[in-house]
Amino acid sequence: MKDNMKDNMKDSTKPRRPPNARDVAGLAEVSVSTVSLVLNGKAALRGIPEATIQRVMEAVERVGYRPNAMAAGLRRQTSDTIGFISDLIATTPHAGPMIQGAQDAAWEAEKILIIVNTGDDRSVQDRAIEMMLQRQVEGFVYATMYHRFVELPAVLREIPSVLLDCRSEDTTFTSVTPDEQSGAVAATEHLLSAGHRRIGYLQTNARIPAAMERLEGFKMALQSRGVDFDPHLVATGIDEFSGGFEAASSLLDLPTPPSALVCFNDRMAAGAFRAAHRRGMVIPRDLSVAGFDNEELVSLFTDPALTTVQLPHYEMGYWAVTNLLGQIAGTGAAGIRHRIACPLVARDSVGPPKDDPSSRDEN
Amino acid sequence: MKDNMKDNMKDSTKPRRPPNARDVAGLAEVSVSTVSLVLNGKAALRGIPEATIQRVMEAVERVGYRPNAMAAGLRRQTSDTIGFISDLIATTPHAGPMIQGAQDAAWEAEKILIIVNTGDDRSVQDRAIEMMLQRQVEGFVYATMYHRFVELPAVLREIPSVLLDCRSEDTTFTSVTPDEQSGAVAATEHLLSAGHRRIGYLQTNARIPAAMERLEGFKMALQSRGVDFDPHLVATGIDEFSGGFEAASSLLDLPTPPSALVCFNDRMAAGAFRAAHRRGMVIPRDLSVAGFDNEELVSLFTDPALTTVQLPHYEMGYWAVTNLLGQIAGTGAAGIRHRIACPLVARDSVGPPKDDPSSRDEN
DNA sequence: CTGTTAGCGCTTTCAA
DNA sequence: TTGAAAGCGCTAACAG
Repeated sequence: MKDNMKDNMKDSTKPRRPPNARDVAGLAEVSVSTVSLVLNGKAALRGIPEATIQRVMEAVERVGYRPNAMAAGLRRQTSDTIGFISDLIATTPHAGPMIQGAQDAAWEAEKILIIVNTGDDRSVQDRAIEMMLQRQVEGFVYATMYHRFVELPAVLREIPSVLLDCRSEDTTFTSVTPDEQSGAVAATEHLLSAGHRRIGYLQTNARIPAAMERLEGFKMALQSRGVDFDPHLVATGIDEFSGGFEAASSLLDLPTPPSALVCFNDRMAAGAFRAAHRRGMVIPRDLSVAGFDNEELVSLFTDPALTTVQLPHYEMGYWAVTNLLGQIAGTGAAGIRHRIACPLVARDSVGPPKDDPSSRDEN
Repeated sequence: MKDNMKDNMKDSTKPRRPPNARDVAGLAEVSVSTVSLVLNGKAALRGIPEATIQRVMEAVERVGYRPNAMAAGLRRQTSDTIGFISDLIATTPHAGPMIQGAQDAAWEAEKILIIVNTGDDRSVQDRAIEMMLQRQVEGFVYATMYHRFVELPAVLREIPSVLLDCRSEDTTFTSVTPDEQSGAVAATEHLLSAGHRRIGYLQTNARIPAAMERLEGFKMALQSRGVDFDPHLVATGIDEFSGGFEAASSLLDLPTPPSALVCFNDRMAAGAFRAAHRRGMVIPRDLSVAGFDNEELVSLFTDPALTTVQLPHYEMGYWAVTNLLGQIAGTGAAGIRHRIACPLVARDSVGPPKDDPSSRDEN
């Protein structure tokens, strides 16, 4: 059907079809089973002599043999493939590390990832899952680009699946998410250790798990140090630069403004920077700021560099696939809810409070 | 081997193996060929009556039949799969749109993408290609995360391949890259149209195609408007914030500083903003700035918003796969070098020059 | 130690 | 209008 026999001049044998195991067997003067055995490293078990192995390998080399994974998979009833469904790869910098982590874990197990990005479109998603199922994927990673709750297609229950950066009401699914709370604790404690006691919180108005959990961590950290939580020190806005700017402005205009700010995310933190600058404040001398997410560009452009909390995207991706492979192999457990720590990335936006000489030399 | 027969209580038949075409055929009381015909939409051609089709479809539904793509592929000698090799997905925001574009084009043709990310490691790359070849991919997209020259493994010549955001000495490969030059022309013309005549250029010291081509576009635009290119107005630095800051500083400290700056990229442009601010200059009143790349966060955080040039990542990804599918189908041509335009994104960092009353009301 | 044989699940002539 | 049969390329009993 195809006409790709244009430049076949050195090969007198014109291989309309790629060489297969039979060709190798013929050349090596063995049977196809022997070829299969040798190529799958089972030669030793069956006591095939080195000489035969050599002959086979040479033949493989000679004809440029490449085993057909579809045929092997069909026979062996495996595909060594795992499906990766994600919502919105294109518009977030978080996708890269998650995919990379997933990919690395898969690679170590000689599995391959097939990725489809649904653009958050339900029908695309359903068709994608169906396609993957037809391709005999051994399991699914269902990933979202920000931590949220999802409603899952029922088919995912039929086959090992893990939720990456999201969770479901259905607790039979394994999920891996950032430990938002402990991340916020770390950021807040960092501020507390620098001597701050009057700490504001810039909250997002988005109703997402990270919102609650980070605030919760903030409160916990205060409490554990015996600092009362003051609801007036929480200002809310959209989780972008502008929201941070406005929320921070309202806090900084308070009669007794906070000396430090924990921000829902880096973008809001950047907004807080601007609000502070507009008021002639210098960070961290007049105001300490901690962000969340460690978005590369934000920390690159804030001046001074932003102290923030890292989201463990790579690690989550890696963990997701590792757990999935466990489920597939029958070893690992399903239905577990794993949280991965969000390490603090201390940079230069945190210092001691201005009017607290006691902690001048603490940081 | 697997023990997933926990909640099989309504199904009295315990399906240790998933239903296949034979099961469907049995239930519908037809042969497997008929099932195949119906499912592949060839029923009409063969004149299979509606009633039979119905019976088959019902049976499919009943048993929850899902065609095995590996078996079909084996038989049909196709995989409907294309391999996507990329260097460094994790560390760049450009990956998302490229993958998305590739993915969308593949999706429309009912192909699926298998992606592996080599981390720029040669041995990983070679093994990845080998794995994909074994999986019978129908072609390759070889992508890099910034426009550059690559040396390609010879195997890629055996099978349709297209280079995405990179090029090779070997011109038999199709490649798609951004039209850097015309992008720079657009940015420069925008500045010229605003009335600027003394325009500086912030160049990267990286030796990459984009460096030459953007500068070339800058020169061309000047020339076409009869403005002499002044080499003293080109300052070089690393293509990051710091390099932009330094390069811009040197230009702004000139006896007769430029009234506008074209920057190799947005990060350098952000550095230029800071350099201007440090000198008490207000953008765009005292200095107009144009960037390149349209990195979301940069334009979000510069104040005023940065006028820049968009890199066509999505379009390139889409084009790459579209061309590849053409090659596979035997229609499209190989060996073509395609460039995609980089549209100007006009925002607020460009205005008329301060001391040029003639163009006060032009912009 | 090696080969024969029987499929994996599907598509596709070809014959009825 | 439908079915039987032959294989795609490989693996894995089982037999020698």
